[in-house]
Amino acid sequence: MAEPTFKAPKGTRDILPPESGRRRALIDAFAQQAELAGFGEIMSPIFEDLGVFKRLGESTDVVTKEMFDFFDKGDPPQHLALRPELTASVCRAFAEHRPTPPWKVWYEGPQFRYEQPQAGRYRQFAQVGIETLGTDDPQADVDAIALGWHFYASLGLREITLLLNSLGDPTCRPAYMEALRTYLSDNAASLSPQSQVTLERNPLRVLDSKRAEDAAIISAAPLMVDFLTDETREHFETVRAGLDQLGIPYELSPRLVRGLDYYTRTTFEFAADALATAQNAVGGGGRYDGLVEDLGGPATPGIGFALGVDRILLACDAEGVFTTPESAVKVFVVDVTGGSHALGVCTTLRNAGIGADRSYGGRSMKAQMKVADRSGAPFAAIIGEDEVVNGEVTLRDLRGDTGQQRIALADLAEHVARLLS
RNA sequence: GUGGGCGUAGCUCAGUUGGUUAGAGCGCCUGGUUGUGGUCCAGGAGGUCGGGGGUUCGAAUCCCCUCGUUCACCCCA
Repeated sequence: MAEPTFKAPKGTRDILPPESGRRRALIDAFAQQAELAGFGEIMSPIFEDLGVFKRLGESTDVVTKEMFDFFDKGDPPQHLALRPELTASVCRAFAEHRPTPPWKVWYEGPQFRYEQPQAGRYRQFAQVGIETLGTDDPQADVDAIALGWHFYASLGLREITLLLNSLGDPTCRPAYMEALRTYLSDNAASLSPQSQVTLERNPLRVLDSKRAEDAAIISAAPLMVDFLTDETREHFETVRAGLDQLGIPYELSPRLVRGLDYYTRTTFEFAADALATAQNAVGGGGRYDGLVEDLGGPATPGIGFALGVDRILLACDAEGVFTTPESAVKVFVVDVTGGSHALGVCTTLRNAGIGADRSYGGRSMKAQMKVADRSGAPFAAIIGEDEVVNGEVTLRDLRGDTGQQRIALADLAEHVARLLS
C-alpha cells in the first residue's frame, strides 16, 4: 500500500461523518439533560499547569506515567500538561473564581492520557460529565448518579450495571488503610509480583487487580465498609435510600476503588455488560471532598462523574441502539442544464429550513440520480430544459412509491415542507 | 513499560510445498436506458503485496531488523 505521508498519531483517530454526527447527537442529549437538572456548561482550557493534575495523587498512573506534559516558551518556562481528566480543572476554576455554592457544571471535550491504546482506550478520548461543588448533602450524590443512569437509559442502553461503594473519609480511612496494608503485607508472598509492587505505592489499588493469582487474597481482605464511622455510614445509607426511592438498581461493590486518589465517601462506576472488551467501564465518579482545598481554594466538598463517550458508543454498537442519525438533506437537486439553476433552488430550500444538496461537475442525469439516492434524501428535485422553460421542477419521491410530479418553482419549499410534516 | 495476533486495491479478505503480466466480493467510474436512482448486465480505473536488508536463478510467500496496527497485562472513561 502506498503509505500516506502522515497519519493520525498513535492513540488518536479521525471521527468522520456520519459517525461524527452520532457523537454530536450524544453530546447534545447529555447537554440537554444536564441543563434540565440545573447544570451550566463549563468550558475550561485543554491544558493546565502541571501542578493542577499532580493533586490527583502522586501514586496514580495518570500522574506518574500517563501525562502529556510540555514547557511553554515563557521565561521562566511554565510546565503545562494536557488535561488527563476534568474534575481537577473544574476544582481549579472553582478555587480561582469562587462562585456561590452549590456550583453545578457540566462539560464535554477531549482528554489525554499517554497509554498503550487498545479496545475502548485511546490517547485522546472524550468524556461528558458533571460536578456539583459546595455541598456534601447525600441527595446531591443521588442526583448525580441518577442523571448518569437515566442518560444511559435515554440512549437505549439496557445492559448497564451501577457499582457502588464508599471509600470513607479522612477520619476513618487511615485505620482501614493500616488494616489493609497489614493484611496484604502478611500475605504478600502469595500475591503476584505486580501486586507486590502496587502494595508499596497504594495498597488500596491492589484490590483492583484482575490477576487470577490475586483473587483469593483479595476476596478475604478487610473491607472499607467495616471501618466507616457512624457519620460516613449514615451518609452512605442515605445515598442508597435515595437510589431505592428512585428505583435505580445498584450492586454494592466493596472492592471498587477507582484510580484517582482524591475520592472520598461515595464512589461508583457504570459498567456496560454488553462490552466484551477488557474496558467495560463506561463511566465513573464519586465524592472528592478535599480536592478544592488541595488546589488552594476554600474547603469545599464535591461530587461528580465522567462518562466515556468513546466507550458509550461502543456499548451502543454492542446493543444495537442509538444508531447514526439520518442525513439532514431532504431534497437532492438534480440539474441537467449545467448546474446553475440548482444554486437558486438549493438556496431557496435551505432558507426555508429544508436541507438541500446537489452534485457538481455537470454529470449525467443517471449519475446525479445515483448520488441523490445515496444521499439519503427522501426527494429529488429534477431540473431540465423543460422545467426551466415552465418555471417548474419535477419532484420525485425516492423512498415511497408516489412517483413524481411537476411543481411550480415558487411553491417548491412550501410543498416539500408539507410532505415532510 | 511488558506479552501475543495481524499488515496484499478505498473497505473486507483469497493467494496452494517460493515459479510467467498479483486475485475476489463490496465500493467507485462509464455504458446498456441521448430526461430518471434503488435490481440486473457489460466494461473500466485503482496495488512499487507496510518499509529496509538478507537467502535464492526467482520472494506477497523463507530469515533478520524496523514501523504501523490490534488484543491483553498495568491502569482507566
